[in-house]
Amino acid sequence: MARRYDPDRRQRIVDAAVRVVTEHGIAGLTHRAVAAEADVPLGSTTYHFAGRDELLAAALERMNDAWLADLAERLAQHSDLPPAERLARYVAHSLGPGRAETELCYELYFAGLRHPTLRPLSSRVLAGVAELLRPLVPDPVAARLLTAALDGLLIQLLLSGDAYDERAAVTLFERVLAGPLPATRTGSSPAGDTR
Amino acid sequence: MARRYDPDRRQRIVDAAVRVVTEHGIAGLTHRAVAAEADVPLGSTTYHFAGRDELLAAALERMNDAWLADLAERLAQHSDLPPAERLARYVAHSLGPGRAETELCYELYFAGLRHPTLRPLSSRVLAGVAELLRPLVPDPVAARLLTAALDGLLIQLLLSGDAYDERAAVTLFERVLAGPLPATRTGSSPAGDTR
DNA sequence: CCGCGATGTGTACTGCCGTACGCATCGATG
DNA sequence: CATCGATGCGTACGGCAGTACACATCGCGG
Repeated sequence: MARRYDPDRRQRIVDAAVRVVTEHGIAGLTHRAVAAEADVPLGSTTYHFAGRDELLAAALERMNDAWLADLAERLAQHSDLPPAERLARYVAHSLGPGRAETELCYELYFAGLRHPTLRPLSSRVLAGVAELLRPLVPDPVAARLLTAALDGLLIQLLLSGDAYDERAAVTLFERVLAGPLPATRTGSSPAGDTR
Repeated sequence: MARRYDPDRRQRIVDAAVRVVTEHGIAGLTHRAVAAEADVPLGSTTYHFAGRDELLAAALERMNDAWLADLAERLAQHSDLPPAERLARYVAHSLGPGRAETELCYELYFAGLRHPTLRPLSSRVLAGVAELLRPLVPDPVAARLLTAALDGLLIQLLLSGDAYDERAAVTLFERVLAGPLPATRTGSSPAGDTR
C-alpha cells in the first residue's frame, strides 16, 4: 500500500475519464469506473475533483479540443481541393475509423443541451467549428450555415447507417457555399425570389 | 388500499413516462419516477412493462409520433408560402413555446446513437421527416439533404442560444432546395467544377 | 533535521435503482 | 353464484452510486 508519488495524477485521471466516457458514454462516467481505469483508489478521484460534474467537465473539455484539432488538421490537408470536396472528405473521415469518436462528440453536444453546466462547452465547440470553417466562406453568417449543413449531414449519416453518398454531399456543400448571402441586404422583402 | 379498477392503466403509465422523460431526460426515467407521476404503485409499472427498456421505448415511440405529426401539421399550414419560407417558419415554431419538446426530440435522436435498442426508433423518425419533406423536393436524395440542413440548423440554434436569423435560414433552404441534384448524373468525374 | 500541510488510501454510510415476489382484489366465464 | 386468471399492491433484496472521513505517507519550507 506504499503511497505512490504521482505528481500528475490529476492528469492521468482526466485521461482515464476520457476513455471511460468514450466507451460507456456520459451516463457511464462514475468515480469508480474512472478510478479503476486510471488504476487509482476511489478516494483519489474524489480528492482531485469536487464532484462528478467537475470530472465530467474536465473530460469533455479535453475531448472537445481534440475534436477541433482533428477538424483543423483535416481541413488543412488537401488544401488544393475545392472547399466542398474537402468538407466531403472530412465527413468520410468522420465516418471511418474514428466514427466512435464522432458519435461521442455529438453525444457531448446534446449533453450540453440538457445540463446547463455543460452548455458553455457545447457552445464553445460550435463556435470553434464555425471559426475553422470561416475562411471557406465570405461572411460569419455563412460560416454558421455551413456548420449547420455539416452537422446535419453527419448526424443523419451516423443515425441512419445509410451508405455515404459523397457526390450528394459535395453538391450540398457547393450549394451552401455558393457566393455571399444575398440576404445580407438588410431589406425586409419577405418573398424569396425563386431565382 | 382498495384496488382500483383501471382498464387503461398501461396507457396512463406511458403518458406519465413521457412527462418524466420530458422533464428529467432519458437518464431520469426510472420505474419509481414514472410510478409516482402516474400515481400508481411501483409494482404496477413493472407489471405492465418487462423492464426499463420497454418502458423507455414506449415513451419514445409516442414522442416521435407526436413530433412527426407536429411537423406535418406545420408544413400543411401556410401552404401558400414558398417551401423555404415554410421551413423557416417551422424552425421558428420549434424554437418557440415548444422548444423544450424540440430539445427532447434531439436527445432521443442521440440516445438511439448510443443504445442499439433505440436505434430503429431514431432511424424511423429520420425517415419520417425525410418523407414529409419529400414533396418539396425533386428526388429522395435531395429530401435527405434538406433534412440534414433542417436538423443542423435547429441543433445549432438550440445549442448556441443565438438569436434566430430567419432571413439567413430562408436563404439556406432556398439554396438546398435549388433544383434537382446535378450530381444525379451517375458520372464519376471526381473533380467538382468550381462553376 | 523537523514538523506540517498536501496528497494518497481504504472503508463505511446513505440513498436510489431494478427487479422479484407474495398476497389482495376483482371481472369474466361457466 | 363459484372459481380462476388477470390485474393491482406493498415490500424486500441486492447492487451500485456519490460522498465523507479517518488514517498513512511524503515533499518541502523553516
